[in-house]
Amino acid sequence: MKDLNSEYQCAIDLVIDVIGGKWKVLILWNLNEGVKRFNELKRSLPNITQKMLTQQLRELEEHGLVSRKVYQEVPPRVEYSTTDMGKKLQATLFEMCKWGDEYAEQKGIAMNRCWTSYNFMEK
Amino acid sequence: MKDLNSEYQCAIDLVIDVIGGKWKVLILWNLNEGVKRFNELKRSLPNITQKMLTQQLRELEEHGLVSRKVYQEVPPRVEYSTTDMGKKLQATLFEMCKWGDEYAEQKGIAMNRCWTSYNFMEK
DNA sequence: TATCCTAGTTACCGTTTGGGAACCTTAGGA
DNA sequence: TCCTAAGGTTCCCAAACGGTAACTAGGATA
Repeated sequence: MKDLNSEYQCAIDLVIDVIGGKWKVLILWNLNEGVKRFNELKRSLPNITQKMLTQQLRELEEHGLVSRKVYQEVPPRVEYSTTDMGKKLQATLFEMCKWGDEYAEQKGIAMNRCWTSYNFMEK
Repeated sequence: MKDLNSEYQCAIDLVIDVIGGKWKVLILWNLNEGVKRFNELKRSLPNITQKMLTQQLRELEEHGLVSRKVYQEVPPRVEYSTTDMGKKLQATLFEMCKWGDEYAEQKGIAMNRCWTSYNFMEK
């Protein structure tokens, strides 16, 4: 698990540590739609494994970007949502997505249109 | 080397492939200052190894974000700069950096102020 | 009694990523 | 004759990352 204790040269450095990897920004992007349960999130992220989803959610929680609410029920119910700090990443993710779309178009890369926040953010 | 041939679910997915990893955004962020030679870049990126810098630059070049100009001289001179597509990433990197600064402040994480484009972009 | 449900955990294992160190090239200078 | 400079390449190794499959809890349902 990333520790964030090291000295960063630059904020960009830090951002890479916090949201780097294959899944984190995808998870956050999904959560920007609103509160989601574990399996709901899992369905939204094609190919993610249970293990990876749990692991990444734990790290996001530990770094204060996602919050986790457990209901004492059986079968279990756990809801995930973004924290304020997590929500503030929206602007970044939005810019990423815009650039990605433009890049894909220029390169002729096929893509299913974004399945999430993009449209509503475009507004 | 990343191939970008797979089917992406979303632009975010694609962006992660293109600028993911430990060094790429750092390199791009540095190049936003302007044209730089290999060793100049190397000095700007504390701890990067020659191998990683070359490798990452090659991938950025292949993906059309960076262009490489070789002068036929001895000792060699090679200049790197961002392409138009690379320059368009500035907005994204800027958002990243802003968020990173805010996050660092909230978490009390020590950091040397950004050594690059940040200030001039803030303008 | 057996099975299903959700949200996990655990052990194991292969791939990828990143790093260190040595080597290469070729002209000019000491 | 040897060294230096700049921009690499190559080989080898370790750690991180990510995936598979099996197992868990405990109440509800058939």
